[in-house]
Amino acid sequence: MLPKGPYQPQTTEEEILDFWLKNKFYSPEYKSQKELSTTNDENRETFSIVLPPPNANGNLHLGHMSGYVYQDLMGRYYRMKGKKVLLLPGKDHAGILTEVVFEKELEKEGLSKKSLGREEFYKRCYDFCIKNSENARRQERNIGLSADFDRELFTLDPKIVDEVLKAFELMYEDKLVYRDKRIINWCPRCQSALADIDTEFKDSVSPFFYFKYGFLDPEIDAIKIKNDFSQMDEVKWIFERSSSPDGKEIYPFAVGTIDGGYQIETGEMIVHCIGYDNEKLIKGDVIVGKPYAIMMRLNKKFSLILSNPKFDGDLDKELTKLWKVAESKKRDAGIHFIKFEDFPEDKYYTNGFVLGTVRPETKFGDTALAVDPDDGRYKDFVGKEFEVKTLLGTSKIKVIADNAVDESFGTGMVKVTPAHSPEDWDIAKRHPDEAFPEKQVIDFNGKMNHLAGKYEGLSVKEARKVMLQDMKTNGMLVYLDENYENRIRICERCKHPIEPLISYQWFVDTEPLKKEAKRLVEVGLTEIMPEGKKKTYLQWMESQEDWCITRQLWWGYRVPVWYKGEHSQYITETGEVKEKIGDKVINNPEDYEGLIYVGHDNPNVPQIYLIPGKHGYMSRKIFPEIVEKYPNAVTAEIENIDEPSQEDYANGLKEYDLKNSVIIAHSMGCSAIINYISEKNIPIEKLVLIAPKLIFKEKDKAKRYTKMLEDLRFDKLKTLVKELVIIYSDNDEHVTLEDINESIKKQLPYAEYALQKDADHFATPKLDIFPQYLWKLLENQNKYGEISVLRHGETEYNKLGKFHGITDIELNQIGEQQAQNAIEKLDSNYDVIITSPLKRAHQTANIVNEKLGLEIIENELLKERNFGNLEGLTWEEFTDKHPEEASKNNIDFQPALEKGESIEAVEKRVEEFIDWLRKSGYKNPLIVTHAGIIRIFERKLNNLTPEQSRENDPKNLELRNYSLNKPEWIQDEDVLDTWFSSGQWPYLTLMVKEGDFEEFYPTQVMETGWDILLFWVTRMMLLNPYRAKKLNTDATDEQIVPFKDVYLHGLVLDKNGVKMSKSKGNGIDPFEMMQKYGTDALRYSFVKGNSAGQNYRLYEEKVSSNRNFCNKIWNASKFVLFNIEDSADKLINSDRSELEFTQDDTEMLEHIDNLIEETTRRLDEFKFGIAADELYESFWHYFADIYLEKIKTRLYTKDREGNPINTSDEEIKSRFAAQWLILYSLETYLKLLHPFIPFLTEKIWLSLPKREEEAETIMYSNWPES
RNA sequence: GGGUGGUUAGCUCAGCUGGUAGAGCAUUCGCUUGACGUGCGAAAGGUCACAAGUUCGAAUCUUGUACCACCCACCA
Repeated sequence: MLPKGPYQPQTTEEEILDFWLKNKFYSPEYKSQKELSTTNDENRETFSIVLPPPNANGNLHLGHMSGYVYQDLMGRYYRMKGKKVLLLPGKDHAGILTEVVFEKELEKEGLSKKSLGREEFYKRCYDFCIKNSENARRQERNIGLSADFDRELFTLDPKIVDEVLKAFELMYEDKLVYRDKRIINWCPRCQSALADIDTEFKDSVSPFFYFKYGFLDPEIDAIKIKNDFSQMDEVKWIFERSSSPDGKEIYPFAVGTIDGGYQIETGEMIVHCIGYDNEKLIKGDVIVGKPYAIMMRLNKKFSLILSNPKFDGDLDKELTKLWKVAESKKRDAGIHFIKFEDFPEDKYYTNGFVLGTVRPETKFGDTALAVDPDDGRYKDFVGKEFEVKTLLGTSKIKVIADNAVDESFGTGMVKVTPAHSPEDWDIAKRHPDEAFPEKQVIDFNGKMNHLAGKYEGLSVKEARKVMLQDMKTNGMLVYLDENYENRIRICERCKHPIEPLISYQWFVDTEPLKKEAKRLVEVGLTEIMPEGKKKTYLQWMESQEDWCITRQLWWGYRVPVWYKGEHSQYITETGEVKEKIGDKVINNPEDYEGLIYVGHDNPNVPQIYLIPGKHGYMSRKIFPEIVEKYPNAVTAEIENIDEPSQEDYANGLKEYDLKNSVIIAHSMGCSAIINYISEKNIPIEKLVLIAPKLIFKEKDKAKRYTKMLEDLRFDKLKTLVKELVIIYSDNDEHVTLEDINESIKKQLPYAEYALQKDADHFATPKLDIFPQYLWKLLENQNKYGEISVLRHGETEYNKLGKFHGITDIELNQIGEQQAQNAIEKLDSNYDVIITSPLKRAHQTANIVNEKLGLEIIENELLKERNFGNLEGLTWEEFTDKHPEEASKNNIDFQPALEKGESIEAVEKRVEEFIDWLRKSGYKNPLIVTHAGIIRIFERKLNNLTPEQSRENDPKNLELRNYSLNKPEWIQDEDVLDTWFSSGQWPYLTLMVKEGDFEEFYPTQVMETGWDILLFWVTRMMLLNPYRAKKLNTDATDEQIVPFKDVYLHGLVLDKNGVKMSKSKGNGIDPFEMMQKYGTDALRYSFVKGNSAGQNYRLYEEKVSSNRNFCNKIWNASKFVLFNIEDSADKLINSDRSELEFTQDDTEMLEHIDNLIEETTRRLDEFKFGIAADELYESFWHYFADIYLEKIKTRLYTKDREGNPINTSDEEIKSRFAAQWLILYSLETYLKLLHPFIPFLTEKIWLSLPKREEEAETIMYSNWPES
């Protein structure tokens, strides 16, 4: 029975949600009692939707929710239809967005990205996302999304990361991913390349420069006009037209011809008038006025501005008005006004190419001038080279013709700056014959570089200002239009203006992928709804250029690319952007050969395989230790390891790709691996054989061993194994050490081997004998060895807490004692002592050397930092003088020094020292120096951040060790574009759980907002088919598409049709609506009456009316339940055919049949809005309002007075039929409504008398059939 | 410049395999006892933007026009 009173969504939803979650109904693997009792369902058809992952760092908004509602509604529908349904949820790391948000978060704590260091930043950002996504996850559950949350994935889950990087590797192999330089959007603040979609536009008013660059002067006519008119007080002119060209508006000025027909070469002279009354102009008249200014368009159109002598208003104001009208008619930025009084023609109008630009600072990067090929003005110049005057002297520049240039805009002549304008880059590409060298004049920080001459070092903005002055003084400036309106591309996240720059990046060659993606949609394997969006999709596939997939961020997938040596991009003397790897400059793609390694395993640590011996002795003891230290080490799994045969080994090893790996084998594993690699010809980087003889205990076997050493295909091994290491113990009484030595030396002159004299047991040699040796063996780079760094002992200044950098003070007694004590701690295997020349260090060196007896070398580079004016100050004095610096405790980086040495200089000095040391040949020097220098060692050789190195200050005589080795391969710092991973989302998510891909790919539907069709859906269509095909080259087209249907829902707008957004404050909080009206009501509001691709407005009244509908269902259900209560059991066991129905009943039955058919059809064809409408109408206005009202009297058993009624046989039968029918109808309605109104329908369903064949939840009930 | 969608009751929107216009909200009038006032019964309100065409018949199909959104590209 249902409780009395109106429907209370909150309590019901909580209860039902708990019921669903507890029983794991959302899992596709869930089997209802109904299913368990019937036949097996192994062949159930699947229905899967991969849910678009919201950003992991934020809350859900209405947009997410409306998507979930549609996805869930489909999921619930097909689940009831008996399909195995998977709704797969996820969260997206949302690269740059999250990075910027999290950086702001850090700022609040007074931290920065750089101070944390990459690893720590990533870790914290990860935690930040995980924490933030909890909220979203809870919200997803609360709205009743029946997704399998146990499968939920984050784009940075390790398994996903693996797969994403694998995609990069595969595409690199297939040459679909390549490295190249290209003009890209660069955000100088984010220090990252950005895709067009990561940028937006901002309207701006920027000064538009007309400046002269050589010869031609189209303004000569303007001068003529001025000369003709400026001296005249009055001119007469005949008015010709009184309305605007479109015949509508009357302007406060008119257009006409000069009395007498003033002609310039191209035709009639246009005149604008100000200060005349319209009436007069409309009728047409002869007007007398004073020439006042010229409106000049640089494509040789000039208008004379004529003012009414009697006009006493503000002429300049009228002029501005005039300009606005002129401009609104046609965006024609070539227009400007020049008042006669401001017309100093003698100064500006001489020979020259006049160019218009808002970005004069890029002119240093000009490589040509381009004109419209149809532009008669410049015809004679095309193809010729000119020497022109510039701000930095003169330069040669060629004129070319290109269709991108619009003759009517500006001066019809464009400077071509390939390095700083995408359009110009295209022009340059179209004219390969002119061989444009790109000239980059702005660096990656947005500052002018060496090519900008005296402007070097200025920011773009500053440079523009200075150039304006310079152009003015040297007469280059023709005109400055201060009111020019343009749009500036800015960074979507940080709003900083974008600088188009040339840069080396990784790109996806989209051409072949696009072709495929286009075809799959064209042949209809993936359908897009609404139909109209298909065209948008296909057009994108035709127009999109190659896709830059690298971003210079830390948050995301670090590119699985390694360079052989340091790599950097730089700008050459001539302004060309070049890339350098190690010492090699890349001039063409072939130069990358051998310098790039693509793969997400660290190439500096080769793959290590561990081959256990019989009984797995080593694999239980030492192998785990190796694995802990080298996580990429893999222990080979061998069957029957207690009694393995060579076949067992061969079978086990088959699983692994041993090529070029490091192999450590023990005992019987040794012979097995030798046999295996010799047979298969597998090249091996390093082979370590541990105790190879130990399997031969007895004498005859030992003899066989020596024999075997000879038989072990040594000659073959030599060709396969680069480095062979043998470790064995020697206390086998049957074989002498010399025998073995001799044997090895004879056979394997290239092998390195270790002898262990004290191994106490054959089969398990003392376990601690190996590791130290082993680690050394495994270090790939051991070229430079280790250094040990010692801080000097205490001085009086130390004791007093005074700054002393270069102040040369001797050790005090404590200091000397400290040095004495330290002697004990020092190893004896140093080869030299290198010390700072300052006394405290050298003294320390002398003391410790009493025992070591080594050569001591002084090196100036090791001196402590010069603290300048701080030298000798105590900390207290320093605090008084520089309270702010002191409170930050950051004297290391921003000292309040007036003199002294900057921290950068110290860093440079230490780097120089490290370099010197590497070249010196010393393998294990002891270095005595100062705390400030040791901090730099920590940063340079231990990768600590400045903050960390300060917290980690060394004490007197503290010894620290560092490795001087540089890794040979250095990983690319960049991360991949977020869309590169989300573009593979269906594939990735289904690859994580074994079997999912086979079962659920392709998914049925991709449901998302139409606004991200071009961002996301297109990219999924590019990447998923590719990967699916890679997985199975025999896959058919049907099997490679990521989804069969794309359903694009509309965007949610507010009541006034404005897109909801936080900044506008017009957003409705979905969770507030849910609280107030119930989740079901809100869900229904997203669907009812809406259609695909159409934006829809959501407002409270809609939700409240749907709440009313829910309440109606609730009340009608109460009525039904109350009236069937007495015969519930009988009803569910009755056969419909035995009942006697009235006319009303038959109509109701027909109605229901129709409704079932209609609803099913509508859902099948994705017309959810219509289905919801019809259900609403039918339930409320037919079932409740008409049918229930009609049969009420048949159901009552008592009249108003309480006397029994409906007692005759016939009446009882009729009542029973009615009871049966209202129960049947209600059941049917609940099922049909369940996908739309999940909570309420479940609540009522659970209260209904349960039929045998039905499931324990409406979620798995049978979809009604008519 | 290229493209897409929209124009239907006061408001927000459905309806478009062609057959005398629909819903919610708002408005007006009337309803107090048996599921429900978050309700019930009724009413009023539209030459379905405009024009032409196809058709026995057009909101629905075709063409064109206007206006309003939006998307893509470009803006030297």
